[in-house]
Parts: sequence; structure tokens; C-alpha cells
Amino acid sequence: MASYNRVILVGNLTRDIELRHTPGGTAVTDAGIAVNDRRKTASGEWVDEVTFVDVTLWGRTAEVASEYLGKGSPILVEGRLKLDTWEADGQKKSKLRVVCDRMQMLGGRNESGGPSSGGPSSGKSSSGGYSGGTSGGYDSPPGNREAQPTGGGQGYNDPDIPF
Amino acid sequence: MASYNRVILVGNLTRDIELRHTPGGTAVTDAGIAVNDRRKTASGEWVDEVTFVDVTLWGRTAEVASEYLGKGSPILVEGRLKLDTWEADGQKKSKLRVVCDRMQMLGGRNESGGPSSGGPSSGKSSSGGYSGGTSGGYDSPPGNREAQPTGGGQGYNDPDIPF
Amino acid sequence: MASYNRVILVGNLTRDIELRHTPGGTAVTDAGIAVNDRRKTASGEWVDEVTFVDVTLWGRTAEVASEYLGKGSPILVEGRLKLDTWEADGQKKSKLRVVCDRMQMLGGRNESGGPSSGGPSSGKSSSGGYSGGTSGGYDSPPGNREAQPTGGGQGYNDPDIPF
Amino acid sequence: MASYNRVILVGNLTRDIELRHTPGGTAVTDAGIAVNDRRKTASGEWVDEVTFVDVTLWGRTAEVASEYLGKGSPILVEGRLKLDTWEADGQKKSKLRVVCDRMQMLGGRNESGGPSSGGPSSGKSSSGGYSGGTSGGYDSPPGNREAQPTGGGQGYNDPDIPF
DNA sequence: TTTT
DNA sequence: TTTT
Repeated sequence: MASYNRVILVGNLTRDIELRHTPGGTAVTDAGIAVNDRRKTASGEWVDEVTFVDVTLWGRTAEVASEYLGKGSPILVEGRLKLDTWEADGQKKSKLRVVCDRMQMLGGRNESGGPSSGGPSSGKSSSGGYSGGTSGGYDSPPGNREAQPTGGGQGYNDPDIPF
Repeated sequence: MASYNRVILVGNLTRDIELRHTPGGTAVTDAGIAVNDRRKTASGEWVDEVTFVDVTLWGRTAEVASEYLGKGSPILVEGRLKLDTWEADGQKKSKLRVVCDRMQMLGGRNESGGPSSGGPSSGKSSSGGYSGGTSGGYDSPPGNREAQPTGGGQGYNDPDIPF
Repeated sequence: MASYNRVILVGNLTRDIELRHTPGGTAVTDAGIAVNDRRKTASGEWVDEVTFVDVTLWGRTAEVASEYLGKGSPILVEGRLKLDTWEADGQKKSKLRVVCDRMQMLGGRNESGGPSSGGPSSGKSSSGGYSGGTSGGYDSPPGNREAQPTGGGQGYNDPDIPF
Repeated sequence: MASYNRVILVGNLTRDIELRHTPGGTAVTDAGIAVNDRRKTASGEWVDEVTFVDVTLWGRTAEVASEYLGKGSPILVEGRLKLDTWEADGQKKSKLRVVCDRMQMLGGRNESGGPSSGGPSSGKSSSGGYSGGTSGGYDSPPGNREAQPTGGGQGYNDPDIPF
């Protein structure tokens, strides 16, 4: 019954972020990430290998991504693999994607790019913060989840967006 | 400003769990973990290498560890490196440890061992849960942190402890 | 251009290992792994979520898996996401899998199970070893890759299989 | 006996790289990395937390770092925790550091900075490459370690340094 | 297509 | 200070 499921990717967004919202009002988006790798084959040549992955961002993390990132933006995501399953034409289909727990923008303010059109919009709410943190002595348990109203927003580190 | 800090260890507890509590009542413990590795040296021999790491567990995770694990228990921890700094004899001292975000007991019910003396005590409260999860469609944002009363307890996966 | 691609999974094999070999003689297998997770939904119930992932093991790692593991065996794999792409019926298809860099058997000798039928077969060659290690002082660079003949086999830790 | 030891850090170099060499000629360096984190305390304020970690780089990875990175350069390292132990004044001392398996420069060519004085020097040899890779079909086992002469150099991805 |  |  032991299980663990962790994915960490650094790559670039393959498209702008399209923010949606659940009926309950939580932001969500499916970001596309391209992870480029250059590796040696058995025969000794270098080949470029690209891995395209869909990554679902929730809550504040999704909002921050849509405000500050755009196609091409370098990004680090930490999350878990999730298998979506459905039926089409009487056939079972399935697809792996990543559900993001934590997102980190990479590259300077310049390089992050931001949305291809339009600027940062708004939508600030509370914030996320590292999943379970602490500091100093034993009077500080990790994080104070009760301060997070929406249940989303985890993963992004700061409301003031200091890159 | 980009930063990321992740440690994942599988090893065995070097001592029983000693649970303490903050003034606010949050459980906390510093677990000792031994990570064993066998690796080849440059000269080609195999050597055993042990890495002893102190890992701080908070909240429900600490409680679960103290109830079900003991010296020798196999364990997986995910967390982050934290540098403690202090002064002694006018000298600056520092020490790296790991602050645990998520804990996973390994080994079957048999192997986990449990505390060297005494059995599971009590202390059940709500529970933690995977840091930021979701399921199914877009109506389900990841986790509902507002259901977590203490701010601790993250990382452990189930209140009913099915190993 | 920065990139990073890392997956770490703990789960159970969904089928026995079927070993194949490249024309060059390197062992390879596609293992099926089920990663079980129990998580809280937005509405507060606990749901079980299973993620099935195909993981490709190479070289000595594949051999060790086929010798000592079978359907149900608990396993930890570290690797990277890889996107396979192909065409069928004039349609582009793609599928994510994991290519394993390192494998760790979990559970005691009892629990690992081993192949459903037949015992350890043969196939010992050299071995792998942790990807890039070192020990002691600065006279010991990490690993001695030149001692690894096949190019495969990385990831498994010991030729004498001490679990 | 199951074990696993993995650390992934993104931070900035706290000093320039000082390259040394083993008697056998393998390059090695102890890089200093600062990982900055901003997290919420139990009382709700945001605090900045810095974790300083020493990271040992070997072989080609060390050479690349010394050629292209300098104090302040953003960097991602993957490795394992290692406990150094020694005696001083009749007292046992120990210190955790990270031994790097893989290094990834972050930030554009501009941001990486490079050594504070002097430019890229020389020292090109073969190269590293992702630890255990593959591509395409089953004719390509992961990596071809036999092409790596020094045993170091793992971790860095390309001899032509395309950032 | 699936494991505990 | 240490576990398998």
C-alpha cells in the first residue's frame, strides 16, 4: 500500500495560459510544458528530445501563471502524475498529465515574458505558500493552512510576486 | 530569486519517535533517519555509506509516526533542507536538517515495527492528506485545506492508517 | 533552454516482468506500475485514486527486476517522463511513459514476491550502481563509469542483491 | 535495507567556483548555494528563509560550472545528501552536504554571469549527459557510459553549452 | 490491460 | 548519538 508520486519538471510553456473557473469559483488551467533534453544515443550522436506534458494548475497558482507567464516562459513545476480515463467511440482512452502542487517561475522579469497580449489583470486573493513550511523554533508549525480560504493557491510562494 | 528545495529520503529510523508539543499544542518530533547506500569507489570496490539525517515531523504526521513507527522502521520522507544556526562559545554553529512535508511508511504492518514499548496510544484528530490533490473533473480543486484545523498534519495520507 | 525532468514513483507492479533484449543484447522491459493514493476531494470525502504508469527499465536494472520481482511487488522507480509518438489510421498518437534511471525494491525478501512462476534465472553480468557517486575524500570521483561495460545497468545498487 | 537519497535544489551560487583536481586529474569543486524561500509563519507573517548548502561537483560538471558560472548565478542541482564525519579537538564532528549528480544552469546567457574575473578558460574534454538516457525504440539503451572516459562529467547535458 |  |  506504500505509494509515492512526484514529478518535477523544468521547461517552457507551449501556449499562453487560459484561465477557467470551477462553479465554485476556483481558478484552474491546463498549461502545456515542453521539456527539452539533449542526450546521447547508443550510437553516440546527440539528439534533441522534447517531452510535451499537460500540467493542471489550481487556485492562486493558476492565477499567478496567467498573470505573469505566457507562451515560452520558463517554468518549474512540482506535482504528481494523474491518469485521466474516459470513453470515446466505445473505446477506453487514457492520458497521463501532471497535477501541479507547486510552481516556480524561472528567468528574470524580462525572460518570463508574461501573456502574449494584455498585461497582468488582477484577481489577487489570498495566496499560497510553500506546502507545509516552518521556521525557527518549535513554536512554528509548518504553514497555517487555516489561513488559506479557497483550498487552491498552494504552490506559489509570495503574494507580492518578487520573481 | 527562483528557488526550489526538495529532499526525498528512504531509510530507517535510528531511534524511537519522541513526541513533543508546542505551546499551541501542535505535535512535533525530530526523527533520526539512516539512509544506507552501497556504491562503487573510483578504485572499483563496493563500500557501504550511511547518511544520518535529522528530520522534523509536524502535526498529524508526527503523531502517526510516534504511534506506528519505532527504531528501525523503514520510512520515506519528502521535505526540504533547513539550516539551523545558533551560537555556542562565541562561535557560530549551523546544521542542516530536513523539515518533512510528507511521510510514507514502508514495509508491511509487520515490518513497520512500531514503538519499542507500548502500543498505539491515541491522539487521533482529523488528518492530513496529500499536499494539494484533486480528482476527476474540474469541479474538484486540489484538497480542501480549510478542513485542516491545526495547520500541521500534512503529509500523512489517511486517518485509518491502512499502511 | 533550461530543462529538468524527474519522476519518482512508489507503487506495485501490475504484471510480471517480461524481459526482452535489443539486437545488441541489452535487456529491456516495460513494467507496469500502479500508484495508489487516497485523497480528499473538495467535498470532503476520501477517494482512492490509482495511477497506472508504464516504466521502461534497461540493462541490469531490467534483469534484476525480472529475477526478483513479480506482479504485486512494491517498487520505487526514479526516472524521466518520455513522450512516445506514432501514427495509426492517419492519426497522430502519443503516450507518456517513464524511463527508469534507478530502481529500488521495497518490502522485505518476503514481500517482494518475485516472478509468479520460476525462480531467479541467470543473466548476471556486471552491475549498475548509483548514478554518479563518491565517497570519502577528494581522491574518489563519483563512480567509475569506465568500469560499466554495457551502458545499461545503471540504477540498481548491488550485484549481490541484499534487498 | 531499502534506501533512496535525492536532493533537488534551485538557488544561487554564494561564491565563484574554485576548481581543484584529484591526483588522478579529475576536476572537483565545492560550490556554495543559497536557496531562498519566503514562507508564512504560524503567526501569519511572511519571513525570508535562506538555506546555505555546500554542493560538491565532479568532473565535467565541475568544469562547466567553473567556466560558465560565478557568484550569484542561478543554478539547479540534483544530487544526494552525504554526511562528512571527522574529528577535531577530540570531538566528533559531522556536516551534511550534497554530492551533485546533475547540474542545470538557469537564467539566460546574460543572467548566468560567469566567473567574476576572467572568461571561460578551457578544459573541454568529453562530456557528461543525462544520467541514463535513451530515445526512440528499443535499439537504444540508456546512455553509452563506455564513451565517458573520466568517470566524472555526469550531469551536464551538452558539450556545446547551449544554456 | 492493471497492483496493494 | 545512530538504522537495516
